Amino acid sequence: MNATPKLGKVQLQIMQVLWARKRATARQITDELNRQKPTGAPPIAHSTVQTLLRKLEAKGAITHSIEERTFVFEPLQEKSEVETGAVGDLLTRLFDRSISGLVAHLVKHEKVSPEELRRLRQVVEQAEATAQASQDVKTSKEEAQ
Amino acid sequence: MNATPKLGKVQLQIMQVLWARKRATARQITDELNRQKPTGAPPIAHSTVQTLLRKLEAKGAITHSIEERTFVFEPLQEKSEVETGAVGDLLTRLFDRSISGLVAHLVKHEKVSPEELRRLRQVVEQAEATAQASQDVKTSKEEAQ
DNA sequence: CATAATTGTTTACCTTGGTAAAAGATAAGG
DNA sequence: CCTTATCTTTTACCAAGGTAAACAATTATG
Repeated sequence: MNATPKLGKVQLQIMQVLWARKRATARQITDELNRQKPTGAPPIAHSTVQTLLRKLEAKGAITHSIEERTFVFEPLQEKSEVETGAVGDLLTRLFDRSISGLVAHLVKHEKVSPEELRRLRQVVEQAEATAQASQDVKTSKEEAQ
Repeated sequence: MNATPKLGKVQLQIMQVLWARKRATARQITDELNRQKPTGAPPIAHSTVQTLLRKLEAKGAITHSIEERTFVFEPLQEKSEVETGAVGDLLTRLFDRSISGLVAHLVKHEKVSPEELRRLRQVVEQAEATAQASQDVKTSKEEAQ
């Protein structure tokens, strides 16, 4: 029942605040979210944030302790976990689990600047080099036997 | 009101069938979805599929015509559009709009085989070369003036 | 022709996310 | 002490996705 229970849009925004600050009160989160909102946009109500915090806690994404009679929330799930869940979902739903299919879409349909492309290539090259290195280790271990 | 209205999980499965077959009746879609389901999983009811087809049409994702007194559905939105919407959503919600951030997550946390990594690098290199080429064209045009 | 099968329509229910006011509890200020 | 401010809890709605039975219309079929 506990494999990254899928968070909504605002729930994720709350998690972002918690990931950034490690711990925060409901009030701090409300203020932060409203600070982020573009001017003119209707602010989120404090009670809304509290309701969502409850729901997040109910599904095990966060926890709280009490300090000076006030709830202090902390994330339980880490960002990379949630990312993996969301990315996995996207891969399954639209890209037939093909990672290169997803990246192909990215470079084809999202506008990627040349610098971003360069960064992208470096990320992939780095990963390839790392994979090669650990393969080498494995091979030399096998040879040593 | 019409910027890729976000489709649910089953709605996407229906769209996949339509994208693959170009056109299909509700019955064909139901059968296909149930064929795809792992054995033992409860089959989806035909009326469920029909309800979802209605909702999809209501939001402009598909349309239908009548042939031999039976509805034949066709996709209106194309796959790449929907992909762009879903990917954009993911980028906004979790990766601060950073494409290389997303790809970094992919190669770090999803298990990517060496072959897939190679394919990945080729995809990126290809895109880089293409970008370079169009940049060259633009440059030579400017020089020609 | 009567009945069974198919197709589309209507209606209903459940869940989750989001929104927020209202109510309750308690500490702080005047 | 009474009021105000600040929390938390309770309660209520709405929308969307998903699920599917029940109903109506129409076509096949024995």
